[in-house]
Amino acid sequence: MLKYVEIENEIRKRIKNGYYAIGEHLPDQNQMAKEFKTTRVTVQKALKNLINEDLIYSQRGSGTYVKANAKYASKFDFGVDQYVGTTQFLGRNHKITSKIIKFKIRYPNADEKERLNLKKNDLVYDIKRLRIVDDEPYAFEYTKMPVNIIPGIDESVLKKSIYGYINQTLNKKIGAAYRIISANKPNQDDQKYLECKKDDPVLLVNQVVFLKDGIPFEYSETHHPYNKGKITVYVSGNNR
Amino acid sequence: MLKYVEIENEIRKRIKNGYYAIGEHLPDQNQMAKEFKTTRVTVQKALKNLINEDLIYSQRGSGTYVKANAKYASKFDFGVDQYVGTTQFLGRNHKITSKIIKFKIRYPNADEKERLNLKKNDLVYDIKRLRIVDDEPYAFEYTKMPVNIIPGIDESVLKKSIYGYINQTLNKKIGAAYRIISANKPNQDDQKYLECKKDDPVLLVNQVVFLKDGIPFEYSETHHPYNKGKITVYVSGNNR
DNA sequence: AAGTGGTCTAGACCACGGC
DNA sequence: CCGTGGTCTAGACCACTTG
Repeated sequence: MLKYVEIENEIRKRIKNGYYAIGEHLPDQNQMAKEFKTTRVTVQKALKNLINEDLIYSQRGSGTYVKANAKYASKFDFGVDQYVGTTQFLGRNHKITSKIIKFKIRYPNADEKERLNLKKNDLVYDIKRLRIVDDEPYAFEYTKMPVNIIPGIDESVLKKSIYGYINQTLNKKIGAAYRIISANKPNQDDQKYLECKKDDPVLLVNQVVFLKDGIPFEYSETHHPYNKGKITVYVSGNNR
Repeated sequence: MLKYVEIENEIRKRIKNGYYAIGEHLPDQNQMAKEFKTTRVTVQKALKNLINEDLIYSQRGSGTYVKANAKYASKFDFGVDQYVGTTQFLGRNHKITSKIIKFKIRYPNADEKERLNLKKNDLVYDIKRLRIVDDEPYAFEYTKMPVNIIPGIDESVLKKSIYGYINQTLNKKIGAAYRIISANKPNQDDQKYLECKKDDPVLLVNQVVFLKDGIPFEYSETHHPYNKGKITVYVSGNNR
């Protein structure tokens, strides 16, 4: 086990069980280095990670303190910013299925070319899926993906999870996502498949998703009925 | 100037002007240490920061590479996740004013007590504001703040920017925010002040905002007309 | 002035990827 | 196997906060 991870875990434990109380400062870095039989640099590495997790914060000249919302933040360690794929988002206590409304391979339009950074003659999948959770319509997805980046998608993949296929079968790692969230009136598909009435609002998530190396592989728009989809975002204040 | 910041800036520059091409690997850490007349640890610190910025990524045994979406990501350095306060969000090219609809000090209800972590006898501001941008209604805000954390709010503050007051006058630093985004039908206030029709959707942002030390200081709900408010989120894929 | 965190050095060994 | 990034040490000096 890595030393700085051990230190992280120990400090996390002490915060959770109240040994380091909220608002109180932790022992200073020299003391910690002694306790864990290591050097200050290693202690600092552990602390840096905990700062990024929003559990603690440091003030030069003063000390390192437990944040008042430490427990609040840790509650959302999982479950926030986890919009990546419906399947992962909802977890395993739900029955998730898909109805494929459209599945084609074609040339991209100008917008898709731009967003997915495609060259001439590159093809895209053009997918429309209704996502069904516990036998109720949950979301309607318009998805475009480059065929050369994500090869081999077929109906059996679409019925399960595209993200599972990318991770496990293609062994590619998913990276950042850029999203635009908005509200809108329901379109024809929403009314037909999501069973929206004409005055039922729809929550829209427009997103470009990238692989670890920064190559965009998904450009999609997801529609949620207004009473079903909510999006949670936790923005850490550590962005300098 | 700090050495690792110098290195960061230099690498950032080289990525931007194409000296380090997308997908290519950077010189290895030993070479960089030599070039910048420093040690590997310092080079690593600079690289770590650039990784957090989503400009590059490292692979043990292989090298450090420029991400394909490096420019994409850097485009959103500012402007994304910057929802913190309408004033900051929109920048200076707009005329922003407020109409105060309600301003009271009262005891909190159970929900507010919970979210703002209040004790008995703690008071809250209860604020309703219409935010107006370039002479058009832009958002309707329901805001609750603890009086003891943010003392001294009055109408003159409300007409400008609460966040400006907290930063500059109270000299407190704003930290993380937890948000829930959803869509809904317009309520009475939306129809009256935002000029929504009965079938115009509304975009809702429910948020708790914390100070740097983790103390919650704002619990609010903001309503945007569906054709005005859009929320952008950039989720970095570096969360281990 | 004393104590804190932030930066930096000059080494060392290890883990992993690709040839 | 070699070259890469990841971790770690034992020091040092500096910047800042607080009494």
